[in-house]
Amino acid sequence: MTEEERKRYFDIAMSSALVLFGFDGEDLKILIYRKKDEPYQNALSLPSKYVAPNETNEMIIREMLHERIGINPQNLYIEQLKAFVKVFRNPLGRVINVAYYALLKLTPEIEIQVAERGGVWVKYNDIPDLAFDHNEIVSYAKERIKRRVKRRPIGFNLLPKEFTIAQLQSLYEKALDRELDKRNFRKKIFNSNLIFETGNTTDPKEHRKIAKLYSFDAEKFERLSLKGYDFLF
Amino acid sequence: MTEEERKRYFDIAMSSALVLFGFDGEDLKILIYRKKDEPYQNALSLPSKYVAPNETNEMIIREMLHERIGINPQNLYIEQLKAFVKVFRNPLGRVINVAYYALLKLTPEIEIQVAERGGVWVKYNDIPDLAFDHNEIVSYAKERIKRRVKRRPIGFNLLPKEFTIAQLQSLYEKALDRELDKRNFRKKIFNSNLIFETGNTTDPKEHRKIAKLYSFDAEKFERLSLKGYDFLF
DNA sequence: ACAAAAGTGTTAGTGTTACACCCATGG
DNA sequence: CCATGGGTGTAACACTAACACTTTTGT
Repeated sequence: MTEEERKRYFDIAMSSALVLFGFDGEDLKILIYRKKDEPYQNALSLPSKYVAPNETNEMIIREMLHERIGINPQNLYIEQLKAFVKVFRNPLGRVINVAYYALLKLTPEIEIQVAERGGVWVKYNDIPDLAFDHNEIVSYAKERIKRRVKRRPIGFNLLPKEFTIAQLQSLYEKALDRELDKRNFRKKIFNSNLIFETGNTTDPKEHRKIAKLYSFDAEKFERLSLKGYDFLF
Repeated sequence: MTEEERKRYFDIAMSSALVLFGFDGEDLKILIYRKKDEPYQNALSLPSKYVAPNETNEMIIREMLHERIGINPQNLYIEQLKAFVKVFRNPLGRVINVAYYALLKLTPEIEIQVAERGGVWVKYNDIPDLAFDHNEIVSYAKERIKRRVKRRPIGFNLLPKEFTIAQLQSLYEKALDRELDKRNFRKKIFNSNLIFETGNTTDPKEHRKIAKLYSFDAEKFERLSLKGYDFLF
């Protein structure tokens, strides 16, 4: 490559947007912000950050989670969606966006931390107009999570360690965007043998009736995966 | 963004690699080349090309197909895989590769044209060591095509307009990398109602016994897709 | 005559769906 | 006493997987 060619080609910037799915036991939501700077000032947008040539994308995603969102990004499920490469995405020049999604269990504390930093959780099925091509990115993320939730037990990344079957079902219903039969759901989940009773129950103050709590048996899943087992919902 | 920041961030190049799947009625193959220039001189690699800031990736893929491979890229199924973004992919600087795959029906003429330009078809299950992270890209493409073939009738993009059930089955077996039962396969395919007899048969000179030829009913598929129909293999 | 590939049905088992009532508890 | 949400079984149906022989035709 000549010096001239180098100048011509090495003039692209990369950013990474994050579709952060959060589940609070009730609703599945996505995190967005209001942009403070140009371009698209004041528009809503996904959290997104430039990636310098010597930085890895995952590093930047984690940095963003930590600094701007106030979340500890350890043990978070993060996966690349794809690159969004339209030529005129950004008036500054060619900026391609390599988008990611991540899954987060929401707790009241996290919701407060996020709100303090200006973050807003919008419902999975109620996404407003966003800056750039971020609506396209969100659609793509929703498709991806629908597929993933059917074939891999990633839903457990959105739930606390111990959860009720009702919470799990609610999560699946939100992600797949359709209602599921209670009895059939329990059958399927228990047949998979991937969750076990913890012996604990919900706090009787919170609900009318106490419910058993379950956990995901990650170790068993590992063993089954090795044999080519396909968790299938 | 300050001028300094601009300099820092706008120093990335983008290339697009192509995993071109070809099916000749018998074998499913992938196209590779031997590199003539540095880096990785003389190594085998996927066809890949830089994308300038003002060029679209699909344009570049089509250009590559046309100029370097000698294929007319009209009506070709092309889809992005994802971005391969490791920091040290390329000694020239940060080059990210937004990889694509495409599907091609092979004919003897195309095979000759490709060979004249130095292209080599390697079998789906027999991929040699490739330059950069191209083996990783190929693995990713294989996973993608396995999934796609199960849910969308993209296999028909790899076959001539009229094909025998045996050819179709062979393609599915190669893509999914397992043997399928002949009778069950026919049942499934016919039950989908997405293919119809053309009334023609294979040339009796080519095989011991003549076979009926079928075509894919794209129009019917469109109608069904709109209703949320999921072609499922 | 035989090798090679096309074509054809049945059965057992598994998984999927649809569906309704009782129980415990808090208000 | 009633509203809320947890928990439970069964039957019809659809789909999947396993399996063997006959036909045609070229050599």
